Amino acid sequence: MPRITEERRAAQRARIVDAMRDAVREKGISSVSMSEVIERSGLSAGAIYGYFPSKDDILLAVAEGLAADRRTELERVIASSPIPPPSQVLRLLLTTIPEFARDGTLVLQVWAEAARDPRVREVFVGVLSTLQTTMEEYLTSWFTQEQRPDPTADARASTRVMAALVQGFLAQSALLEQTDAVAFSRGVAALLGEEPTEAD
Amino acid sequence: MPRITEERRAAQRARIVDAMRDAVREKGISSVSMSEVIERSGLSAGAIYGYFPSKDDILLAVAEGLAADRRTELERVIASSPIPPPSQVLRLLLTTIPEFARDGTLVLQVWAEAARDPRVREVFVGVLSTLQTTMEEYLTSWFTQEQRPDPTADARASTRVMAALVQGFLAQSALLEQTDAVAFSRGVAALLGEEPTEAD
Amino acid sequence: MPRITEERRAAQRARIVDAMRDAVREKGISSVSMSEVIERSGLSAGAIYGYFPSKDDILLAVAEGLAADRRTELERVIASSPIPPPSQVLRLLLTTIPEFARDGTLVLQVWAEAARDPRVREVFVGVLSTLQTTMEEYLTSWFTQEQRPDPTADARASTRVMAALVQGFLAQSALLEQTDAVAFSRGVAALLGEEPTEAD
Amino acid sequence: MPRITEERRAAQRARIVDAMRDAVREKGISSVSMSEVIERSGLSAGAIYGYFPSKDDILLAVAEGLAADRRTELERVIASSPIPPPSQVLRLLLTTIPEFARDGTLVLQVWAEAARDPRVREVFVGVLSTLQTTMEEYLTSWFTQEQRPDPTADARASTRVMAALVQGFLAQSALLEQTDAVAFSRGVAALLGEEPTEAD
DNA sequence: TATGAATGAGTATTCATTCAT
DNA sequence: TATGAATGAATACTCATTCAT
Repeated sequence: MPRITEERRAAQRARIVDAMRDAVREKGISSVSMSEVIERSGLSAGAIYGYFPSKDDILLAVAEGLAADRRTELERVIASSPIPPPSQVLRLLLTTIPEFARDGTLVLQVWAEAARDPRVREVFVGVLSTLQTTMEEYLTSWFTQEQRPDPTADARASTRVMAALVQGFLAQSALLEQTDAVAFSRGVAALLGEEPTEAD
Repeated sequence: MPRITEERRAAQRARIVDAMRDAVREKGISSVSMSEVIERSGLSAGAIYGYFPSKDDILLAVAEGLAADRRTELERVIASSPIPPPSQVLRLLLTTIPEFARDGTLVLQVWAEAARDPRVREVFVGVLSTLQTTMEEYLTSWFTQEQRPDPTADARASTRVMAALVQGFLAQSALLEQTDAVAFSRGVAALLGEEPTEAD
Repeated sequence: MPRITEERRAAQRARIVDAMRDAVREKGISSVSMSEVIERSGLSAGAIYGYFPSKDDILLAVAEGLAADRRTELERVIASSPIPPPSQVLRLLLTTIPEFARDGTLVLQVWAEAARDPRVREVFVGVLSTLQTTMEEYLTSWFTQEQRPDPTADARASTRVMAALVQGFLAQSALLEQTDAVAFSRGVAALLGEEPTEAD
Repeated sequence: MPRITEERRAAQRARIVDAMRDAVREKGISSVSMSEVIERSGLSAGAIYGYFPSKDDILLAVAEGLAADRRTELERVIASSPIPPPSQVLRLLLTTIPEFARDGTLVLQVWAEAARDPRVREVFVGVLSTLQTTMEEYLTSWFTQEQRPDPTADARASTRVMAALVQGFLAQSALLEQTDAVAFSRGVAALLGEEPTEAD
């Protein structure tokens, strides 16, 4: 018999997580104190600790928010015909990253946190595993369509390369402020020697 | 008229930087306190501050150690004939990363620090810029050899993709413990549809 | 919407200021550490910093407590008839100094602090200026009553001498433990060749 | 059989004491560190500790330098005929204070130190006692010349007032930057109702 | 004697967390 | 539930002093 509605509880949690996320994005994890979160969220220290048992748990929630599942987007791609080339898939993935997650700075911060907090790490391992599984399905279809001799083997080998491209893009956008996902996917097309498509 | 030799001075600095590097690798930047560094280095607090003006400066030195210039390796590749394909170049780059720097965990930590300390950021921007410049030269040669219609344009577009592959590999090895550089470059070859070479 | 009353807040501040004052009196400013204040006040470090932003601000509050305005006493003297002689005025000033401020040791400490912290200095300059202004009014009245040829000029010249007598008395009571204000004012009377009054 | 001449030893000590004195004058006792003294004196830490056993001992030497005996000046005054009035004596005392000691800031700092270090205190008690003894002799002569009914009693009572005027002047010159000794002694003359002398 | 690198206890201040209201 | 005052261990850094050279 909760004293407040589940809905309100979720809203309050969201306020806290948003406050932490914004603070981390602006100042870096190590510079964000609870008083920062208290101020930004508009809640009191006591109230916050009513929703999260510790600062690390708020960070965990931020990580979970970042690591949203991208399976749906990928699966839609696989179903289409003809199968689009890798550069198109990357473009889709990168351009549909939610606004707040595309900020490479934030992503870098949370990746670093994963080194410290195994629970955060698990979140990322989970989402990356999922991404790779679906990616492998896509690549198998693609290489099949491309009439590679051994599409399964090629897909298995190059799956993690696709994932690395996503991660590399994010790191790059944080460190070099090169944030243009479309230009990036065009670069992938160039590297792969893909035929230009109308979309570009 | 220094009472200790320049050599000893460098050795002491190295002890401090090594202590910080190991501590960061094991616990993450935000959990490393000066007392950790004091203990690991075997020097006293006062002695450490005789070599570095602040904790941040030690971190900067760690970053500088990580961001060693890779130009030489790349230039040797460009000079060779025939020009090796991108997967070979990546393989070379990744396998010649110095032991301590290949630790993705450490790299992620320092990337995150770059978000906080502009001096650290500058170190990485510097090394990445250099990498990309030389990479573009390589790609131009490669695409020329491949008889692409517009090798210069293709090189310009795909340079940052090659850099992203390096960064993505590092991030991945930290988060997923997939640290096999050779397997990764084989994946790149598969994705690019390169003809297998004898070396693999 | 403060959770503690303004009253309690003032009381807590007073505890801190009193602790600092006692510590400074006993050990000298330069030997007083925050841990001393923490111990004496019975508050925790964190609590103290909730009331004062820094150690210097506590010292400033101590100085402000010392530098209470003495104008009222002096103005009452000026209004009386006949105007009492300088020795009586000094006696009044010195004997009505609040108990804690008469401690010359403390005063010396805070004077020294004034050399370091401009805000502390300002506090003393302020109170001394006020003292001198009112003192000049008194001296003008006194010299007029004494039928000096140029009471205004004499008052202007000797105002700072009266202030110096107050300051000198305080310094002396700190360094020589000669703290008898009445004996001091009798000495002033002797020096000035005043007729003895009944009060002495 | 000293390894260095007594002369050189004294010169080195003087360099150290001067360095400390200048540093204290500029920054206040509590802000002066040994490294400040090391730098200003041009000697090394080790060398300094060869001449003084501790930082406090250097401060003590500074205090001793400040508290130079003023008896000679006063005794010359007493011997003169007619005996000059108090304002003239003060003027003499204040204007013959050595340059470095007239800086009220420095004096305040050392007075405060006297509260902490009994040895420093003793230095000041000593010099003030001497000053007062000689001052009492002067005042007895002066009051006798003035044909006071009880010159001895008046002298005994007002001796400390004369000392307080010296101390008050110094405190005032530190806190209010009113450093004109001649103006001050003129003010004393005005307060005492002395006949103006030619010198003024 | 002189050097200055090294020591390590000590400094002011912060901050995640608690708990009486 | 919500508040925010209070806690106190932990933080980065300083500095008087020592001692091998």
